Amino acid sequence: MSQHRHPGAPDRPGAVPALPDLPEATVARLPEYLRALHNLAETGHETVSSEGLASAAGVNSAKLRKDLSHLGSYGTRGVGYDVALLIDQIEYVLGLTHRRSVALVGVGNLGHALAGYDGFATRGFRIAALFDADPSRVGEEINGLVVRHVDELPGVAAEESIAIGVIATPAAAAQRVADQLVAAGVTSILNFAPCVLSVPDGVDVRKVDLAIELQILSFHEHRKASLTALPATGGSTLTALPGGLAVTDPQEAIGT
Amino acid sequence: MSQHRHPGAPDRPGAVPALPDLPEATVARLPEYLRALHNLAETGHETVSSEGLASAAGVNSAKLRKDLSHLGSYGTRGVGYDVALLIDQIEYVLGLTHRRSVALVGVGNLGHALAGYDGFATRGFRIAALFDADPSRVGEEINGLVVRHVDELPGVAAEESIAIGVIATPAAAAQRVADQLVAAGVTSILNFAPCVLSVPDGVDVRKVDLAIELQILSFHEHRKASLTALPATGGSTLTALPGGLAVTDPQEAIGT
DNA sequence: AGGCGCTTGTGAAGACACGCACAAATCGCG
DNA sequence: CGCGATTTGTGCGTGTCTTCACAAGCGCCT
Ligand SMILES: NC(=O)c1ccc[n+]([C@@H]2O[C@H](COP(=O)([O-])OP(=O)(O)OC[C@H]3O[C@@H](n4cnc5c(N)ncnc54)[C@H](O)[C@@H]3O)[C@@H](O)[C@H]2O)c1
Ligand SMILES: NC(=O)c1ccc[n+]([C@@H]2O[C@H](COP(=O)([O-])OP(=O)(O)OC[C@H]3O[C@@H](n4cnc5c(N)ncnc54)[C@H](O)[C@@H]3O)[C@@H](O)[C@H]2O)c1
Repeated sequence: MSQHRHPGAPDRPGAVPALPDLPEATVARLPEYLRALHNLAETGHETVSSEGLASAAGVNSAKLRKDLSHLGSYGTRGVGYDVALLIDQIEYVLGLTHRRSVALVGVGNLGHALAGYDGFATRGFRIAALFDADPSRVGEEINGLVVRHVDELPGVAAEESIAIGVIATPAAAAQRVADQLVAAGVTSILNFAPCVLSVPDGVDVRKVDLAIELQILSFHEHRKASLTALPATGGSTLTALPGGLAVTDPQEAIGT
Repeated sequence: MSQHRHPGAPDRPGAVPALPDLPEATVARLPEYLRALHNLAETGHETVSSEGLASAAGVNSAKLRKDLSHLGSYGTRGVGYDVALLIDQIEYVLGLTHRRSVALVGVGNLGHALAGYDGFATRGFRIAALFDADPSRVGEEINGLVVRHVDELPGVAAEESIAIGVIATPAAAAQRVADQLVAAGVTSILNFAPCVLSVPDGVDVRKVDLAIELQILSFHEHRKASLTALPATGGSTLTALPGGLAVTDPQEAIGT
C-alpha cells in the first residue's frame, strides 16, 4: 500500500513525523484542501497535481505545495499527489480519524439550523447532544436528538466524550455557557455569539460572526465606491466626518 | 510621521484622511472594536483607554493603538479615546454611515435562521429581499418579507440598490447563484456554501464554513491530546499512519 | 505655574507568510 | 537505456503583521 518515506527527518523505518508543528495559516487551509480532495475522489480522480488541487481549493500552487510539504511530502514528482493517500494524511493530521462528538448549546433560531445540518456528519463530526436553558425547549426532539437542560452538561459531556462545544445562545449568556462547557471538560469552543469569551489556557475558541463578515464587505464596498469617484489620484481628497459626514459617491448617499 | 496630512494640526477635529489604505488585518478587527465600543457606550462610558478597549475586544493594546492610528488618531494622551467619536470614525471607515441592503439567496434551513436574525439590522444592514429557486418556497412570508423567485434578482437588486449578496444554497447551486448575483450588480458576496466561488475582479467574496472551523478545532484537540501523551519531548515519537493509523492517546481512539 | 502620572502614537525589530523560480526527481517513450 | 516532459520540494527575497518599548503629549493636582 504505502511506502511512507519522508525527507526532512533521518530515516526512521516505519516512523512518521507524528505531529509536525504546522503554521496556523497552513492548518486553516488544510480543511479546504480536504474538501477539494473529496470532490476529486468522488469524480474518479486518482491523482492530482499541485496546480489542479490548488485551483480547486482557490489558492496559489506554491503555497499548497509548501503546506503539504509540512506534513511530510507525499507527492510524486512528475505525477502529482495520490488523492486517497493525501486524504488520509490530512484527516490524520486534523485528528479526523475518529468522529468527534460535539455539544450544541442554545437551540434557538440558529441552533435549530445547526442541529439539522448534515455537514457536521459528512465532515467528521457528530452532534452528540443539544442543550438549552429554556424549560419550554427542553424535551423537544430535533433530528432524533432530545434537547436537554444545560445543567445536564457535565454528565452528558463525560458520558459522550465531548470535547468540542458550539455556542448558539444570545451574547449575554455566552460567557456563562462557555464557563459551563469548560467546567464540563470541553477544550474547544465554536462561538456564534457576538462577544469575546475568556477561557483558561489550553482551551481554544473560534468565533463566527456574521455581522463582522458583512462589515468587512461593507468596507470594501465603501472603498470601491470612493475609488470610482476618484479615478486616478493617489492622494486623498475627501472631506468631513462625524458630525459633518462626508460622502464620496452619489451611490453612497443615505436614503432614497 | 503621518504621511497623510496635518504636520501637527490637531486643531482640525473635523478633517480626516479620507480613506486611508488600511491593512487587511486591521480592517478585519475594526468591526470587533466597533462592537466593543457600542457596549461601552451603552454602559455609560464616555472615554476608554487603549488598554480597556483592547481587552474588551480581545486583542493586544499596542495592536489596537496601531490599528486606530491608521484611521488618523483620535485619542487624547493621558486620557484615552472618546467613545462616541471613535464609533463614528470606525462606522465611517467601514462604510456604515448608511444602512446597506442585502439580498439573501436560499431560504432553507440556514436561510430561515439568517432571515430571522436581528443582528443584521442592529449592525448596519437590512435584508432587502429573499430569494429561492424552489417554487414551493416562493411566496412564503418570513419576518415580513416575501420570498421571491431567484429570476427576479436583477430587477429587485436594482430597485433596492443591493450590492451585497448572501448565499445559503447547497454547494452545487452556489456558483450559479454567484453568477446571477454578479449579473445583477452585486459586488460583495458572503458565501455559506462549502465551495470556492469564482467571480470577476472587483467582486469580493468571503466565506463562512462551519465544518472548516470545527476541523481547525479538531486539529488542536488532536495536538493537545498528543502533547499530554508526550509530556516533555520536543521530538516526535509516534507511529504508523493511514492504512495503519497511529493513535496517540487512549482518548483519541475510536470508540469501541 | 509647574511637576507628575497616565496614555497615546510610533520606530524598530522580530516573526510570520507569501510567491517566485529553479534544481531534483520521476515517468513514459522512442 | 537515455532523454525530454512534467511536477514536486524548497531556498530566498519580499512584504505584511505583531510586539516591545519609550518619547512626547495631556490633564490634574498641588
Ligand atoms: N440567527 C442567526 O442567523 C444568527 C446568525 C449569526 C449569529 N447569531 C447569533 O447566534 C446566537 C443565537 O441566535 P438565535 O437567533 O438562534 O437566538 P435565539 O434567541 O433564537 O436562540 C437562543 C437560544 O439560546 C437559549 N439560551 C439562552 N440562554 C441560555 C443559556 N444560558 N444556556 C443555554 N441556552 C440558553 C435560548 O433559550 C434560545 O433557545 C446569538 O448570539 C446571535 O447573535 C445568530
Ligand atoms: N444548516 C446549517 O446550519 C448550515 C451551516 C453551515 C453551512 N451550511 C450551508 O449552507 C447551505 C444551505 O444549507 P441549508 O441547510 O439551509 O440547506 P437547505 O437545503 O435547507 O436549503 C437550501 C435552499 O436553497 C434553495 N436553492 C437550491 N438551489 C437554488 C438556486 N439555484 N437558487 C436559489 N435557491 C436555491 C433550496 O430551494 C433550499 O430552499 C448549504 O451549502 C450548507 O452546506 C448550512
